[in-house]
Formats: sequence, C-alpha cells, structure tokens
Amino acid sequence: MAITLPDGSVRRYDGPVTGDKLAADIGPGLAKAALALRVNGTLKDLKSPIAGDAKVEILTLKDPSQDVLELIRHDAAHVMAEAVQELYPGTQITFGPSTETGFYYDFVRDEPFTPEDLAKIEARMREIVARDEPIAREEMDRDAAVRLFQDLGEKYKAEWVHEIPTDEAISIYRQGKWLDLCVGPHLPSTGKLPVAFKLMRVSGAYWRGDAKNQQLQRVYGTAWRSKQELDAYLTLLEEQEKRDHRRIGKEMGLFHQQEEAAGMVFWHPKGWTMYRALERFIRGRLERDGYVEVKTPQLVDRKLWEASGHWEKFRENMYIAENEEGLKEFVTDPASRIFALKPMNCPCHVQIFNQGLRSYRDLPLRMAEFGSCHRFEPSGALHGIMRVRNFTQDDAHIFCSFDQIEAESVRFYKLLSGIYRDLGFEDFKVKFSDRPAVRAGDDALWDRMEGALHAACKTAGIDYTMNPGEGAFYGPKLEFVLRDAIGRDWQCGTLQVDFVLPERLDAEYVGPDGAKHRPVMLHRAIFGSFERFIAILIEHYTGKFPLWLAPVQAVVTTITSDAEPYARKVHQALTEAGLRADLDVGPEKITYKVREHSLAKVPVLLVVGAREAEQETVSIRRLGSNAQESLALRDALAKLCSEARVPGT
RNA sequence: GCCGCAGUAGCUCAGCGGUAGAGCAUUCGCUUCGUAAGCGAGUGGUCGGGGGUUCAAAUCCCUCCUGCGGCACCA
Repeated sequence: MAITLPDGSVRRYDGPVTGDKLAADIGPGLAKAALALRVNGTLKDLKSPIAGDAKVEILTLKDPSQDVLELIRHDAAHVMAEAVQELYPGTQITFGPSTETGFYYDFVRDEPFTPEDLAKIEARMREIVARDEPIAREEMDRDAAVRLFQDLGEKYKAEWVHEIPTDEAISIYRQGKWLDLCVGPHLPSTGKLPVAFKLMRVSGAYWRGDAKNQQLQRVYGTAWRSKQELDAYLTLLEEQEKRDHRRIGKEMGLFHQQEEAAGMVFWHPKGWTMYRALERFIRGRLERDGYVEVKTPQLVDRKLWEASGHWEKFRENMYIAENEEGLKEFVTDPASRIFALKPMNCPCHVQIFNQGLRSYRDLPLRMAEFGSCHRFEPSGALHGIMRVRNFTQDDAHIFCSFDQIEAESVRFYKLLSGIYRDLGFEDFKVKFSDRPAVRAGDDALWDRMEGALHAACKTAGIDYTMNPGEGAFYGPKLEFVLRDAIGRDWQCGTLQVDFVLPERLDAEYVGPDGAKHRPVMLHRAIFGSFERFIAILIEHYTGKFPLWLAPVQAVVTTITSDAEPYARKVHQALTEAGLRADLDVGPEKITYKVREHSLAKVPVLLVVGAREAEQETVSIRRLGSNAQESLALRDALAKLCSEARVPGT
C-alpha cells in the first residue's frame, strides 16, 4: 500500500500502519510533534491504523488549520473534566465541545463552582498535562456502554448513548483513570496539550439547550497553540472591552440608563446629535428611493392586536396599558379599552394602507416609519443599548403584488448595501431563511415566495448562505449580517416576505382586472434599530466617528487668552458653516486642553494663538495624530465642510 | 426567566464587624503657557432598597431591585 505525504513523496508499506509508526519512520522530530492525522481529508487519531492507499498529513502544532485548534480545545475540555472529577467527586459530566475561541464542559453538581474553584481546576489541569496520560480510543457495544456509564453514576452519559444513531459506533476515550463517551479524534496523550489555556468563567446552561430541562454548570475556557496566541487573545479581549459601547457611551456623555427605566435609553445631547445625524442620513436615502414616511400611534387598542394575531402570539412581550375609565368600561365591554404599546409597526401601517380604496397603480407602496416600539424582553436578554425594551426601528413595509417581490427585493438590496458601505461596513453576509416546520400557507405558496427571493438574490448578484427552516411562520426572509472592525458579526438588516398579515388585516387593492387582490408585505429594515446600530457604530469606530457623525466635530481652543477674540470669530465661522463646534477658552495649558479633547474623541482640534490671530489662520490637529497643519481660516472651513458632508449627498 | 458574580462620592476603585477612604472630575484661588495631565485649597456618600443578627453592620444573614457573564429568548 502507498501513503502519499503532503510534499508528494510516497511511502510504501506491506500492511496497515498506524500514524505514530508512520511519523516515527519519517523522523524522530515529527514523531514527537505529531498530534493527529488527516487521512484523505478526514481527521483521525494519531494511533489509528491506515489500512490502504491514502493521502496522509501528520498534524502538528505548526499546522495553521482550525482543525488543530479544535483538537486542542476538545482535549482541553476533557482534561478540564478529568480535573473537575478528581477535585469534586460525584460531579457528573455531560458535554464538552470546542468553541470559536476555546471550549466548555457542562457539569452536574449541586454546589456551584466559584471563581476560586476555577483556579484550582486550572492548576489540576496543568498537573494532568504534566502526567502525560496516554489517550486511547475504544469501541464498545451499546449495552456495555450504557452499563459502564450507569455504574459510574453518569446518568446523562448513559442517557445519551441511546441517542446515538444505531449505525454509528459507540466510542470511549480514556485518559488515565478518566473516560468519556466521545467520537474524537483526540491527541495521543494529555502531555501534548499546550499549556496555553485559561478558564474564563462559569455560567448556567440547560441540558440539551432546552429551558425546560435541568440547568447544568458550564465552565468556559480558552485554549491556544501557544502562550503567545493565548496572550494575543487575552489582549484582544481587553481591546474589545475598551470598545464597549456602554463604557464609551458613558465616557463621551452620549446616553445613560438607570433602573427606573430598565432597558430604555436616556439620550444626552451628544448622543442625540449623533442619533439625529444618522436619522437624517437614512431619511435622505429613503426619500430618494421612493419611500413615503408615516408616523403611527404608540398605544393601540387591543382589538387591533387581536386582529393582527399579536395578542395571541406575542402578548407576553407586550406592555399592556389600561386606566380607571378603561377598567370600568372593560367590565361592561370586555372587548375594548385595553391598550397595548406597539411592539411592531406593521399593523399600524396596514391601517394606513387600508384608508381609501387602493389601486394596483399605488403599488409598490413603500411606507417607512422610524417607529418607536416597546417589547418586554426577558431581563437576562438586556444588554446596554443593544438589546433594549424600547427601541426605534428604521422600519418600512413595501406593499406590492406577488410579481413585484423580486424587483423590490433587488432594489432594497441596492439601498442597503450602499448604506452599509457609506457607514464603513464593506463586508457583510446574507443569510436566506426558508420555510420553518410550523408555518402558515401551503407549499405551493412557499415555493413561489422562496422562488421570488432566490430570483432576486440571483439578479442582484447576492452571495448568500442558507439558513434552513429559520424563516418566519408567515414567509421566508433574508438577513444581513455586518462584520465590524474587529471581526464580530452583527445581524442588522432584514427583508421578510409576509402574506399572512395583509390577510388578517384585510388589506386589498383593485387590480388591472377590476377585481380585489391581496397585496404582499415586505417587512424590511437596514439598521434594525437605531439604538443597537449606534451601539455597533460606537464599537466599530471605538467612539472615533467619521466627521459627519461625530457629536462634536471640532473644538476651537486658545494658546493664551490673548487669542480669545479670534477664537470666538473662528468658532462662529464654523457654526455658521453648519459645523458642530465647541469653544474652549479656558486658562489651562495647551497640552492639557489637547489631552482633554483627545480623550473626548473630538475629531478636529483648531488651535489658535497670537500667530494664527495675526495671519487669519488655524492650526489643525486631528484625533489620533500629533501632526499639525496650518491653514487659512477660509480654506480650513471649506475643507472641514466638505469632509463633514453626509455620505451620498 | 434560569445559573453565577457584582452594586461604596459624578467616574474608576480600596475598605469586608469598631468614627466612610484614594485618584480623577467638579468648585474656588493662583498660573497665560505653542500641541496628550501646571500648583494649592474646598465641596462631595442614609456604602442599591427593605428586613434581620449584633453592644456595634458598608462589612454577616434573608429578600427585592438593577447591572455584568453565560444559558434560554430575540415573528
């Protein structure tokens, strides 16, 4: 048999050979470094035999692939579980996979793990690595496996054996005295695990991801090829923390939140300035793209929510309002005087659509609203201004005919991609969610809906991935996922086809045939919500916004108080030119003022002293640079105004 | 909502049974200075709310609220 190595060389053997033997034959250095095999593209244990002709790669820590990281992390999870069971006998194991940055293991134990426990577990993990316990795979029959785990008191593992498809082998991995039910592959021994891991935190997690099940204790860790990689990751986490919109929002005085209005935002002047700039920007785009803007009530009678189906399906998330008079009337007329704060704008938009008799000539009707919605989100879901209970959607509904879905979807995609690009997000992904298991409408209808969206994607040249079964019950959808400056993904935009709500709220138009037809609604958003989107912008830019978005665009400041009259003149000129400028004529040293305004992330600092006053110039200092540029006041104004222009205007 | 952790001055945090602290910010003086912290003084807290234990509670216990990290949720 012939084994082809990555360099193209071929080694011949008379019979099956194990990976560690192969590695040893190639060289002692490789034998020592070898972690696992990739046989014809499939990852295998190092000790597994290679039975016939194959392309074989021997993986070491140097291998740049994600496979090696997953291997390390999966092993780290096992080593952690072994450490935990040594330290805390009676603890049961459940699952312990690798994750994007590390691993976790879910345990069953009455006592909660404390942060001190984590330190102990980590220390014991190092001991287990030092022990260099050989790791061995073993296959056994189903009943034996169940008995084995039952005897060990591992009820969850025993239960899981039954879940493994009957055509799959049951494999056990042993390291030292410890064992786990696992498909593998794994490292040849615990000593091969790089000591570049760190336990991060402990949290709750439900057995099999279902909130109805028992809650387990999940211990998270991170693991890397080397100490350097680990340190780089920990540094990245620190960087992320510095970008945190909650921290920057506070530091820059953009907004605050307080317990009397949990999950809501108090926008301060600077934050609201940004908000308005963003709103102005997108409103301009919508107007140019043929949208009309509306405004609908916050508080709407329960009857409408019953008709739309929200009362039945979304009620737990709705704020219900009533008053004394309403209560009195409620007694005699149970159908009225209970209101709800709108959790969505769509039913209200249909009300506007329904005023008067619509013609097919009115379609497509693109109805936009910066609609403030309230949803009672679970307390654990709240997060800064990203996940709130009162938020403003950049919402719109496109009322159109079936035939218009494709063209409208293409048009929307163009609008959205242009806006993302102008905001500094070059890179975004599209996910296509198709019919879910529980859904309204027959398959023929879904075929048409999905077909129209697929066609739109094709026409617009959209590269998308499928998200099977994740569509709304009323229709398929596209989701637009942004990638920010440090590679995190954020789902913001959405385009959803809906044929249920027009039916429920009886929207109709008269077609060219003179008969009444049901319009289709396209629910669509680009930011998703202003609150969340601003949070993403804050984190994307670390608060160092492009000029047009910056709450304070420029500060004029003086070297000495002699320059104050000229500084006032410069400030007034900026303000009159439409720039958001502050004036700082305090008595502090210029170094102090530069530091202050740099920390406040003011993009442009205009420094003036005697020289500038005399020559009618300004000295410009940009945030993030210590270079100075001297310009005539008039030129500086023109330059800044052009830089501060809202994108696309 | 669930599990764990936390809440002390405007901010960041120390104190963890025995009279509430620091730095920064703020206020007031002085300083007029050329690009990331001049000097000095003062003000500032029912130690998240409520209850309990104790001679004595920021500190220990119970409970509620809020936040943080996950889980679940996010038409």
